[in-house]
Amino acid sequence: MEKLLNALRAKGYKMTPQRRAVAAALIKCGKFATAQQLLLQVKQTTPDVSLDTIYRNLSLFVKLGLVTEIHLPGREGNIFEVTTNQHHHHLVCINCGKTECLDYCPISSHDLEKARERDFQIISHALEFYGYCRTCRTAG
Amino acid sequence: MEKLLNALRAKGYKMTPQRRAVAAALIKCGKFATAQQLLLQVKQTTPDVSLDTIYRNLSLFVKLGLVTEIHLPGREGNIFEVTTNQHHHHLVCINCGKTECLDYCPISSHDLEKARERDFQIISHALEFYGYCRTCRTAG
DNA sequence: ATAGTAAATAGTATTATTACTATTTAGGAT
DNA sequence: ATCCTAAATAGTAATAATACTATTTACTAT
Repeated sequence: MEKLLNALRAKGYKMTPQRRAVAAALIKCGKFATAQQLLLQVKQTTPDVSLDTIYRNLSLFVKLGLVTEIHLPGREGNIFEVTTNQHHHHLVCINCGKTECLDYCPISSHDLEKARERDFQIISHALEFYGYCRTCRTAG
Repeated sequence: MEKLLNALRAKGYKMTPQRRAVAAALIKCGKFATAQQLLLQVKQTTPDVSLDTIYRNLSLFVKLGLVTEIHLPGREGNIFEVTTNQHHHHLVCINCGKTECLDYCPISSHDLEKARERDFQIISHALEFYGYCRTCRTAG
């Protein structure tokens, strides 16, 4: 968590109790927390926090590459994960929402270079593989 | 459009006027249509269509690989694009939402194989590069 | 052509996500 | 310690996306 907060300080962002609480909640909730789960966790220590603050800080973290947002189909909304040293992506079941990490990233520096040639300053990328997990495949 | 409708028939899905209208709207709106834009277009020919139907059919098309959904940050919501013969991905400006096609896909069959080894039946994948377009970069 | 059946729809409700505004606060300078 | 200013927040509002139920409709077999 300190790593996350230090990165924010280094970029000149203010350190508020709410921001600290969101960071702490991300660590506490572990992988794949939804905004609602984070809100519940944050309220334990900071009761008067608003959902807006959760999303605002999550967006900031994502923009800075500190957190990864995973696009999930279905009703539970997207999930968030603290970016680890091992940059990676995810498998998502389009039936039950089960999510698993894929332990590597198939995007090469050459790919990023091709994107940059298009006059885009690339900050991050999102990659999700959608399909059916074993359970949903056999049940289907 | 016929290609799209034929693919649906081949899979045994029913052909309703609403479904036809959504398909037609996707063609008419061209690249990067939002659900709202599609609803407006569909209402021109089928006034009593519900937003639910738009989303339901879009989800179906996406699931069948006929349409690609692009995850956009910000207020306008996601955008949809008819899948072309040339499978490709997108660059998205996280400031203004401007979206451009990248004319290829960096995901190899080896990557898909690695995903399948995890007991997932992979149906599709989403890849977006996020950053700042030339305009937002210089304005920023 | 008619009837049966499962899929699709309309209309509404619920939840997720983003935006807006007035107010508060963190961090820097004094 | 106090003041200043821009950033951050709470609370609310607005929009996007999904879900639910009763009803309708496309397709199949007759």
